Amino acid sequence: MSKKEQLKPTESELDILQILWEAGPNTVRFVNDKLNEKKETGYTTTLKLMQIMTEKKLLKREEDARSHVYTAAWKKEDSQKQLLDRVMETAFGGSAAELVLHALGNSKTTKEELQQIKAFIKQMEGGKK
Amino acid sequence: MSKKEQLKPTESELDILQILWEAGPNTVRFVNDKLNEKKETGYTTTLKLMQIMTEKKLLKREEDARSHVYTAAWKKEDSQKQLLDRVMETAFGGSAAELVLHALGNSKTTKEELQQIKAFIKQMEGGKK
DNA sequence: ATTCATCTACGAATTATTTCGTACAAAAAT
DNA sequence: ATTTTTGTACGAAATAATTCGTAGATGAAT
Repeated sequence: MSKKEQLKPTESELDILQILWEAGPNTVRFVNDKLNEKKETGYTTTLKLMQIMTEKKLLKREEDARSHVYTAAWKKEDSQKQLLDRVMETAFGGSAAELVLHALGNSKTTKEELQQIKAFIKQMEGGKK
Repeated sequence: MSKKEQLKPTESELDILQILWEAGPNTVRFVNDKLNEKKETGYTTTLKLMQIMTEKKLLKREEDARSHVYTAAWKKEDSQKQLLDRVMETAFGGSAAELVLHALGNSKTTKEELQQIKAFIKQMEGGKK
């Protein structure tokens, strides 16, 4: 099975991944509490989801302690890339530039961030010469 | 119902929207043929999907002729924004800048496109002063 | 030692999404 | 005029995703 196949989290799965990326390895209890800050979710619902994600290899699980500790199996960056590629394909006809313009246009970006982006572009251009 | 609610196409629905954005108003036959270039899909499957999308107000339908003509109900730009926001939220913690850096980093972008992006940023900065 | 809280496992109900068969109307081809 | 092709409508099966209840184990608190 290719990497791409494995990295296809559903919406709810993404919510969980986000929490684990942010907070690092954690228990179902922790994740469920976090989820509940946004939206009421039963404990066993979260548990089941995380069990399924473990089967799908989206998460890894440490079963040593009574309460298992889960870790996102893929680096945040890989999943971000996956998701971004998906949108780029389905919504922007594969054009990164178009996507970038929209992203910048749609959101309030700080001066510092713009600076950062310019620096990055400069660096890319440098590498091209 | 808010705009946001209405603009939540599923994966398959997105495939159809893309075709209609690209080719403009068209029939089920046309869309189905296009879909089949990528992936075998039964005619009635596509028909049904497009009927559902019409109910959901994702598409508009002209019933004058025997063979109905469908149009994407939302501008491509609106849906792009929606999708982009979704990824920005779920995968990039709401940061457009981070998303942009990843998008640029992950893909081969031409000199011209980089130029275009720089121009756009310059323009944004101008507006801010 | 008994009770209470907390955990996993797991089946199953619910809901959403996708796929397709069948019925029937209208137009085109023979 | 019949047959064939092409279209819509719609129910329902198949599949995927989400939610939750119940059972049983283990540790903590009384």
